[in-house]
Amino acid sequence: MPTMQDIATASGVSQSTVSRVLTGAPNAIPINPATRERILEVARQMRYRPNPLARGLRGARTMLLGVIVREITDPFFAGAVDAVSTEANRRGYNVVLGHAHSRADEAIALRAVLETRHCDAILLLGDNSDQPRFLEDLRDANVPVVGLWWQAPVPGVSIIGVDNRSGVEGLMDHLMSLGHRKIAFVGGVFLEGRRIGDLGERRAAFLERAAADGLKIPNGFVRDAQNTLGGGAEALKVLMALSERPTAVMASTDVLAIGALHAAYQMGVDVPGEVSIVGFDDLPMAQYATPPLTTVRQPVTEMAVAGVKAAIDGLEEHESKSPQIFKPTVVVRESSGSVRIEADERRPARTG
Amino acid sequence: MPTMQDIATASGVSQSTVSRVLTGAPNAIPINPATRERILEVARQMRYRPNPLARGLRGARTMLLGVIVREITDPFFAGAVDAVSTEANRRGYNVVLGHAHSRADEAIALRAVLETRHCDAILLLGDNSDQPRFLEDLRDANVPVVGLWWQAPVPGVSIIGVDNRSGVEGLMDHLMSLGHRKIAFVGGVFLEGRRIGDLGERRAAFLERAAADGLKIPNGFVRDAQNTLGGGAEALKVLMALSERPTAVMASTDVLAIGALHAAYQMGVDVPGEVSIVGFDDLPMAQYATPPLTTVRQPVTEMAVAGVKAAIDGLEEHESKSPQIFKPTVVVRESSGSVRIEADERRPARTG
DNA sequence: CTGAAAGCGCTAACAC
DNA sequence: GTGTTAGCGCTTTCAG
Repeated sequence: MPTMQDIATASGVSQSTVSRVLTGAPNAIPINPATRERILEVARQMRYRPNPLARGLRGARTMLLGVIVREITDPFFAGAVDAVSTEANRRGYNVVLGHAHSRADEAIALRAVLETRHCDAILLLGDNSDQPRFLEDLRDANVPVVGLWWQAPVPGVSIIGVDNRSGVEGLMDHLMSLGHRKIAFVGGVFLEGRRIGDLGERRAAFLERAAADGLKIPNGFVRDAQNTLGGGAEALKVLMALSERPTAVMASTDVLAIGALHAAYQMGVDVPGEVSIVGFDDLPMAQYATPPLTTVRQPVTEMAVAGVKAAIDGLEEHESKSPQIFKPTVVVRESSGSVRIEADERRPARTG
Repeated sequence: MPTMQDIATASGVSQSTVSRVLTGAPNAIPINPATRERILEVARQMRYRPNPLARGLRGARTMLLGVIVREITDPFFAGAVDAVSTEANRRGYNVVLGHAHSRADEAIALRAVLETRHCDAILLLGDNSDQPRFLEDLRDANVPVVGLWWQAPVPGVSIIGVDNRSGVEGLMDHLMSLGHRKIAFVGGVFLEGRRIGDLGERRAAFLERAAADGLKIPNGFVRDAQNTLGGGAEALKVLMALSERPTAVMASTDVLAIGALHAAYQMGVDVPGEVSIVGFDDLPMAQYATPPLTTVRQPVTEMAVAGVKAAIDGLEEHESKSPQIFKPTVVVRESSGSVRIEADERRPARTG
């Protein structure tokens, strides 16, 4: 791999001249067109590639964005990573993926940050505010830090979140307009048993709204579950085994909802005839669920764009902005229906 | 952010001593325990972090693995990225993620990622060998390149693939043992219209096996489709509209199969009563499909481990190994059944 | 055992 | 316009 010095020697100029030419326009320094052409040509022939490490050492940007995601197998975050990386690429940045593995294992998360230190900025996908040491450490990595899908404002971190409350309200409006009063909630609990982040907020919003509307929430109607298909399936089975069954189940993610849908299918429980099931996120998969899932769509792309922008802007301005909260929208499909029409024959040919 | 020099000054030793202590064990050079402790303590207090750029400049490894994934929104590859990044982390590496968006031009643009060849090695997830310029570029990347989920052996690239043929054979054995003779195939076609990679191989294997067994493949039984839920749904609709319907549909991925399942549901076509549907990959979602999907499981974790190993080994040895091909295994669930029992009432309560 | 010194490849003053 | 000269933060001889 040739260095600048190599191509300088080969074209009979000094290394700094090569640097000026190859560095591109930003220099106000004029260069003899002939020299410039010669250098460019030699560089091309020798297949010169700049060494970003050396550039970085000199204080230049590495054009690398660190993205630390709690759980990339979560389809929602897979989509988020996609959106972020697309936007980052569009802006000329590449993405270094740190993987926190959804264990609040601080050591791992920490290492992820440490080794992401040569990134120009860091994006945290999914709330990590349960990891104090992690955050503390982040703070004195003197790069901009952006929390995407965060709620809790943390000093030094630009927050971009979704209005979970509004999403839950929309879903509740929808369900109640269909006559539901016996509504259960399946929330998320992280592996260590801490309930935080978006799922916690959705759960809180549900409880508050239920209280405000005077809904009775019998014992066992609010279930913690791991945010997996299996978790959702398990929760639905338990709910359907209660002596007093809910007529609707609000799952705090589509993954949980789809798992629940599957459990209903297995148990021969008709959806939405016997129970309505709604989710949150609007994964691509949601409209291909059986039946297609009523859910809440998050503006993932817009949020990703805002996140990348915040990260890159943070490079110039040196203070983190006030939180940006995006509004989600309810998407009504077929997994929700009027309460108890009758557990009937409403099978094939629909047009979802 | 303190430098080594800072902590050297603060602990009253030379910067090189600090380096020796902080660099860790690999040095055969003994250091006075007292000095060592003092340095360590000061470093801790000043929250010292090594600068990986500077390390890298000196020729040390960056402990960064470049991963270029064809399509991260494909759940299969999301899982693959997870597996690779987990294994990489286990080995002390971090992952730089490039997303090719399954487009040739993007992949070429990702040359940028390669140019930032501060990655110690590069893993390509999903076959990109249709892009000659891309490959050419790869060749003079002076780091080991590993093709995961590749078939075509390319000089200079270590290949790790799955035995698609064996998977298709297994599926065919299964379907034929159930009495199916009218079997359709839904394959993948990439956006540029080139049919390559695993999906191409599966399609070829299907055709060969069908020919070997003297199966008649009527016009329209082999369909190209984009590898999305929608693509699978669309394909099934077309197949069910044929005057001569297949009794079984082999989809070349679970994503396609699940899309097809959804279309069947919408059209009121019973699965597996009227048509059996099988997939390939065994995504986590497959067992939660309605009905649970018969498919072929790929040893994703093992392949990821092998891929990371090949990449890291490639750092020492300087030649790429011969291809490693992993065998997948058929997983029978409920989406496949004996041919034509009768399009009947076989609805709820099953126990899948 | 520890320090001094030479760079890794590149950018950015500062000269001429 | 172009060359010279310092480093960026770190590893690594080579001398003590």
